Amino acid sequence: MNLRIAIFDDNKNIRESISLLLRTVPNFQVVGTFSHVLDCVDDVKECNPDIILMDIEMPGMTGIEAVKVIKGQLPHVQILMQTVFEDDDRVFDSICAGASGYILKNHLNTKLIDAIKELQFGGSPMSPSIARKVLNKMQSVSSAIKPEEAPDYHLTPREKEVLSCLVNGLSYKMIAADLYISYETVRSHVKKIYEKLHVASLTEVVAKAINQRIV
Amino acid sequence: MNLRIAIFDDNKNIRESISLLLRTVPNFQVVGTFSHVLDCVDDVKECNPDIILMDIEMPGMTGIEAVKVIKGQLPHVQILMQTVFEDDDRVFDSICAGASGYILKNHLNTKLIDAIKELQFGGSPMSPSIARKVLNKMQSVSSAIKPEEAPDYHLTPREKEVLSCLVNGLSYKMIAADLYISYETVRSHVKKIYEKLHVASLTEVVAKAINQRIV
DNA sequence: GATAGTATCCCCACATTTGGTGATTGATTA
DNA sequence: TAATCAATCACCAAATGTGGGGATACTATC
Repeated sequence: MNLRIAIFDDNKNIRESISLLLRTVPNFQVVGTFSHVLDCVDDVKECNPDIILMDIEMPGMTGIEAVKVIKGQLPHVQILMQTVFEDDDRVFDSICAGASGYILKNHLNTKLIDAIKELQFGGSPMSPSIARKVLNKMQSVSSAIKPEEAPDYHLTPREKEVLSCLVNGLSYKMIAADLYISYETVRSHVKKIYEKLHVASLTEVVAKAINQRIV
Repeated sequence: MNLRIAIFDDNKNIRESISLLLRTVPNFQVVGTFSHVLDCVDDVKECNPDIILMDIEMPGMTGIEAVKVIKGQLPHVQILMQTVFEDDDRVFDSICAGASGYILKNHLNTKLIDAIKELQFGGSPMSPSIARKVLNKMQSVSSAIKPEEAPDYHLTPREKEVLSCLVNGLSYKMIAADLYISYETVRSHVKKIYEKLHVASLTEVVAKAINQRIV
C-alpha cells in the first residue's frame, strides 16, 4: 500500500528536491506539488494525499491558514509543517490549526523521511526545539489542562439553569420570563445558590461560577 | 564534559540493565540509581545529575510527584519520564509537573540513548504516540493558548481598579471604603465602565471582565 | 407513611444598584 | 490658551436585588 504525499512550497527548487528525495523511498508516492495554497482544498481533493508537507510562507495565503481550511474539510489528512520558522506564534498557530507534526527545514533529507514515516504510524514528529517549546507551553497552560477539580456545590439542575442565566447577565425578571416561572421562584433559586456557594452577592456568584467553571 | 545521569526505577533489573547500557556510551556517566523517590531531593542533591530517568510507579510516592518536588527545588535538572503508562492523565500530569521528555519502556536500548542525547541538546524526546497525544491536547485547549485578543476597552487605571473590586464581589460602599473615595465617585466610575464595556448590569460586567481577562 | 429534597409561589421591609444631569480640579495636549 | 480627559463628588427618582419569613405539590426513598 502506497503512501500518497502532497507538497505545498513556494520554492520550486525545494519542491523538486523533496519530490526527488521522497521518490527514492519505497512505497512513497508524491501525488502533487503546489507553489501556493490558494486552491488548496481543490488541489487536495484532486490528488487525494494521505500526508501533506506544508510550508508556511507562501503568496496569497499562509500555510497555517491552509491547514485550518484543509483540516476543516478533510480532517483525515495528516499535515506536516515544514518551515524555517520557529517562533512561538507560528508554531502554536500551526498546531492549533490542526497540524500533526512540525519540523524545521534546516536539516532535511533523512530526517524528513523519518518524520513522514513517524506520521504515517500515528506519531507527531517534531524537531527537538519545537518539541521543547510545546512541552513548555503545556506546562505554562497547565491550569487549562488540569483544572483543579472544582468542589461540587450540589446545585440542582434548575439552580444551574438559573445560575447560567445570571452569568449571562440576565436580571431576575428576565430569568423568570426565560424559564417560564415567577419572579419569586427565581428568587428562591438564587437564595439557594447563595447558600450553596457561600456568597452574598450576584457579582460573587458570577465570579465564582465562571472561575470554577460551574456553568 | 561528562553527562551525569541518575535513574529512579523500582525494578532492580531495569535499573541495572539501563545502567549497563548507558555506561557503554562515551561521556555518559550514571551517578546514581534509586529504587524509590521518597528521598529524591536529597538523592538528587547528593549525586548532582544533569538528567534524571524517572519511572512512574514506585512505592510510597509516584514519579510524577517526585518530578514536581525535584523541579520545585532544582529547576535546572532535566527529567525524562520512562514508563509503561501512556494514559492521558499520567502523560499530562508528568508534563505539567515539569518533565522534559516522555518515552515508553517498550522499545528500550538505542531509543533511550537517542532520547537522552536529544534532551542534552535542548530537545524534548517523546515516543511517537505520546507526541501525538500532546499535539491533540494542544489543539483541544487552543482557546487557552491563543486567546482571541481581547478588544481594548480603554479603561483608565482607576476604572480597572474599580472593576477588579467588582469582580471580587465588593459592593459600591465597600469599594468606596477600599479606595478611599466617595460612594458617588465609585458610581461615576462604574457608569463609565458600563459605557465602555457596552453592558447594563454588574453581572454582565463581571462576566465580561473575567471571560475577556480584562482584570 | 414519614422524611427529605426539588420546584414552585407569596409577602414585607430594607439595601443596593441604576439612569439621569451636573460640577470641580488638575494634567495633558493641540 | 482652549479643549480634552481622568478623577473626584453630588442629588433625585426609579428599578432591582437581599434577607427574613412561610406555603404547596410532587418525587423519591427508607
